[in-house]
Amino acid sequence: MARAATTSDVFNAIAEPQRRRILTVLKDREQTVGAISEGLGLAQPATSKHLKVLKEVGLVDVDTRGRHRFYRLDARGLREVHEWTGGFERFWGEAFDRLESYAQELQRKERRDGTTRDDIRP
Amino acid sequence: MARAATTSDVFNAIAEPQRRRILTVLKDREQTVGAISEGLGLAQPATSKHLKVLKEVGLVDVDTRGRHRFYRLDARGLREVHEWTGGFERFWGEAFDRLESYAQELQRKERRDGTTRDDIRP
DNA sequence: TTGACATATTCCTATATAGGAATATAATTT
DNA sequence: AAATTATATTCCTATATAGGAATATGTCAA
Repeated sequence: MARAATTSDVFNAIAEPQRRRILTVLKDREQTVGAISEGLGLAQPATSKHLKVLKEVGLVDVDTRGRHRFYRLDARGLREVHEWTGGFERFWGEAFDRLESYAQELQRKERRDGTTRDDIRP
Repeated sequence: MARAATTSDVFNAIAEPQRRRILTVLKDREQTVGAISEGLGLAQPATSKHLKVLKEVGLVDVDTRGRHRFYRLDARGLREVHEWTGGFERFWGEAFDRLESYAQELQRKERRDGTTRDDIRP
């Protein structure tokens, strides 16, 4: 049941490295499928498929002009990911690194004191 | 070849909703497998498997004490995701929304002027 | 040692999907 | 209309899992 449920949300869309590359390339300007696939060294069908996924989750828009299809970035959906990860920001700051050792020290101390009741959750 | 290559990087690890829930729960405190699985309503084997993935990408650490295994958040790996998405921040700000319509106006104008050479990339 | 408890692993199955090859579709040019 | 160009889709295959069931492993307690 590989990656069930939310099988196509933004988190999944950007889990694929090639799709991240595509989004990065689209920062500069809107691009045709051909330009993207050539620029990134991807096969055209593969590129089209990735773009389809990105479109489905709303990370890109298409603008058809003649036989070209210009894909344009719509990065608003990435905000969710940015904010979710941002919720962990305090855990990777320098301040935390210093606090961590101290906190762990405390935890070890408490445990030595026999604070088992609150330590083991279930 | 589902999700080839980087089959287990941080982006993939957090693509799974249950794993995101686990990480969120670990913000509060380190937790045993039992506490996590009970708290989130996950089966124990499923929980263990998710924790294994999170461990492999370095998002959690384990501390074995007796027959309990306390999993502890190590969110530093999320920084990469936060920064990558942060590179798109200017595309979802209010300022951008206002600029966007103007920029598109310009693009359309250029195209009308016959700027085809630089417009179509390949 | 035996039993209870906590967690990990194995086996199985269903499904998702990345990518290649071939083909379909659509618009443009000649 | 026929050929060309740009892109999408289909068909196929290999692989990656998510999750359930059963079992193995490890640790503590009696």
